[in-house]
Amino acid sequence: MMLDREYDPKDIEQRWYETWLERKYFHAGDDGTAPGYAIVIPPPNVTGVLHMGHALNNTLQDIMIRYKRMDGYEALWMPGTDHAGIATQNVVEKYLAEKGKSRHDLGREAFIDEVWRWRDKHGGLIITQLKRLGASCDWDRTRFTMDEGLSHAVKKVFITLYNDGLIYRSDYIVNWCPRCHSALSDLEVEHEEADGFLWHIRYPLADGTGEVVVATTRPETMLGDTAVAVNPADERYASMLGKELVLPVMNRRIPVIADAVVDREFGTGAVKVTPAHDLNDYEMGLRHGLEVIVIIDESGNMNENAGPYQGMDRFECRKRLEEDLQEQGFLVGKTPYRVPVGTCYRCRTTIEPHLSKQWFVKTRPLAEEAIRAVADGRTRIIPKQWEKVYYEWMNNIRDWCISRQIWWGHRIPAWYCDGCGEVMVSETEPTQCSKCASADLRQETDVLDTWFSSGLWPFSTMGWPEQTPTLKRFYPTDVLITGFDILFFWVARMMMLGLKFMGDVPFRDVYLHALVRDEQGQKMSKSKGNIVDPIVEMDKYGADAFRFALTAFAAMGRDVRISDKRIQGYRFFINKIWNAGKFVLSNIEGFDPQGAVPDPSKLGLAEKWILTELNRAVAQTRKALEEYRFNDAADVLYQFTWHTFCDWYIELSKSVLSTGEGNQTRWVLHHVLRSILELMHPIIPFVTEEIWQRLPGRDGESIVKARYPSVNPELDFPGDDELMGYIIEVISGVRSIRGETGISPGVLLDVVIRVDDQKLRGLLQANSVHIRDLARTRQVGFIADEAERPRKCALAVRKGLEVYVPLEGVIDIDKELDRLAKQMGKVAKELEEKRRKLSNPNFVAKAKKEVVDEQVRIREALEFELASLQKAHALLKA
RNA sequence: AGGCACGUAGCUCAGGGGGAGAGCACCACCUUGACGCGGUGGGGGUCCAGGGUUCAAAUCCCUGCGUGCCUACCA
Repeated sequence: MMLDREYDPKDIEQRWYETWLERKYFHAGDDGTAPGYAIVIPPPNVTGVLHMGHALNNTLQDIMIRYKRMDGYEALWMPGTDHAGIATQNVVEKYLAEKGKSRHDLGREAFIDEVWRWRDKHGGLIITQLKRLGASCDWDRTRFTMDEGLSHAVKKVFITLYNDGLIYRSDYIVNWCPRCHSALSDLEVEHEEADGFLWHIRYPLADGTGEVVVATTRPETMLGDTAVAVNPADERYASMLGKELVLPVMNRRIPVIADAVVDREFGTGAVKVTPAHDLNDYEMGLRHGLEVIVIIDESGNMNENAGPYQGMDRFECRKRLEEDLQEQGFLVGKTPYRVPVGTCYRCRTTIEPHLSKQWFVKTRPLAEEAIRAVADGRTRIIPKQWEKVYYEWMNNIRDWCISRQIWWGHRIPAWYCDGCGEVMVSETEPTQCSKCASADLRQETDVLDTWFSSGLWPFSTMGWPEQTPTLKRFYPTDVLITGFDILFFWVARMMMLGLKFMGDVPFRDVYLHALVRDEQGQKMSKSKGNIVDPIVEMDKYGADAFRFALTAFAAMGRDVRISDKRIQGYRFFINKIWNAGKFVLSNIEGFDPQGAVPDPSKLGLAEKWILTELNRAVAQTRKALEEYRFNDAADVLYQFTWHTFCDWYIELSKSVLSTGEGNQTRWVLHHVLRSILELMHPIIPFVTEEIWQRLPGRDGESIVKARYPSVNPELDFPGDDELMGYIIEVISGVRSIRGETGISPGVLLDVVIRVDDQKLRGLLQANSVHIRDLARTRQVGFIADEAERPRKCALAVRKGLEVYVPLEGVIDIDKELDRLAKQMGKVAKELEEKRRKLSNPNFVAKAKKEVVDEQVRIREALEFELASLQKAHALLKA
């Protein structure tokens, strides 16, 4: 059957994906003898819409899974989505707001029902989009972090950690988002710098003997000040230590204290201390037994402790307070200042340090084991540079705040007794207090940080805490492929929890890929309007072109810059493959490759050459994939397919095919095409399947299940490979003359080649048909002697061969003389450099012998080339 | 403030101690029976700057400049 003129991805992609699903090719079984290979997907948010980061991430995973599946492994790609607490709650709240409702109108249970309804309706979008990309996940196993099974795992882990003393509840200054009304972990805060001011405020001494001027970026917090601190060694303030100041506006008395954390150089060297609204100040407060006065509530408004400012928004308060201070003469001045601000990574609201009771995981003991696991190589981090970052973070890890004051998520399985205050942690709801037997119990309203449940992903998705056959076969997983941006959020937590609960690392390798940026290297964002939408790209160019582009740009450890144009470029490549397929198929119609396996020793030169090149490409591709050098794999395949197979071998094959002979050529065309398709299938699954299905005599029902090509030593001919190199050089030499002298491709030329080596001459002569066809020549002559050198010729020197094209009457002699002169100049320059190097006695004495030999060889080649050009020049001039 | 990358052709980037590479763009030629989403040929670079190591540096080491990112409780 003939293929269409151009490759049209749309129908083909959909048709094959459905077929693959129907035939359950992506299913990985729990039993069997094949070795297991597993990857768990970084679960996208249920609210997610496929973006470039997902596309890159999942393309790379799919490449590894498809490669290993073809290479004889039982390959499991475990899919699923994340409930994404805050993000999802935000989305649903926004949706409710459109209907004029808030979550408080509904109440907790109804709201959660609403979220589930939302998920059931919209949560499948990202999965559909992953399928569009061609992801070969085992969809029957799809998990969700709020599934019953996973929720059970979460409870089990929480309770175990609690009982082991690794979870505790404590007062602490946490990062508080006044909009989300929830604590955030340190990682969920984004740090930025913003334009602000440094205010200088006068605090008079109570005894009227003087004053202290403090510097602050947040004047409104002074309402909660309970001390002013100075450095103990600061003699400027030595006499004031222990004295009391009068807090302006509030007229409270606060002490002057000494603490080593105060930097004498900054501001005035005196710091106002607000234990309730700053982490440093809180810790200082603990050291000095200071009172803690909360003045800002959970919504970011001033509370009853803020005196006249009660009820104001924190920023409004700042403004009013400044006016009051000014009026009352306490404001010394304000200067512009770059202030660090933390913002909520979900909603961009400015974070408010907030004192509250939260749940924490004691991370140090867990981190120690996680550090060891990387140090002793149980888990490899690739590229290696990230190991350092991992150690750095793990070594300085702080306790992990895991409670969130939102509704959507895993509710913390803790109950408080209203009778005696006892805290009970258990899997099921207790009926009475374990201490005082009171029945007045309240469940904790907080839910867990989303990353708590995703931290269990590698084993919770496989059925833990049950000892399932899936775990047995697939845990630890082989590689985790993810972006470096969630190294701490997710990878580090999986390491800690996997080691703790499975007793083994969650994955053998972690491959961290870069971020996808636009072509200027900027982060993609809606506000910049530089978003490249994967779905749009796939609609335009097809999933294969899109995937190949991502793969080709995924150089290790570097950002992936992508643009519409680059994807278009690879669409041309897909079309090239399509056309190569079309050519081969149309030439092997009715041909039975299995009945025509040729005797390797009887293969023609071009056949031996392309088979040898194929082996090289196979070896390089496999090696690149094993080492996660995806761009190298793409590059090798691109080069081999287009410039080796299409540009040379297919062209070479045409003359043989036209003679009506050529069954071995047909066999080789078929063999190489099939190998190319199979080699590339993991990267571009659709077009390869479509062509593969039309191959005659294929074994197997789908390329998905085909064997990944291996190097074939029986079809490897290194010597002939080299001979073909001469022929290629001669052909491109003739073409070069033709191009540069403006001889039309239609004009058939005569070519004379001077080869001194007799054996080589014989071999070239025997294969001169290739030169005739591809260089478009009438006659190919060979000479052995300098004396026979023809006159009035254009010359190209390649690989120690002189290639003459007689040109009398064909071209302009003067132009040719110029051309030769120009080349001589180039060669002479190179030669001079080479001679200088070789005349350096230190070089000859100290460099490795192979290097010197190589340089000598190059020098000789250059000398030969220069001499040839000079003589040709002289003869032409004569 | 510390850390990690990166500065190579007009653009986007590979490479990584011994003759400067790819894709795109550019120029010329080509209606060759797979493909003009094609073919052939060609032009184009003090490999950021300065110093060091070396027989030899785009490549390794320092310094500087520039860019990007990550981490951090300086009010």
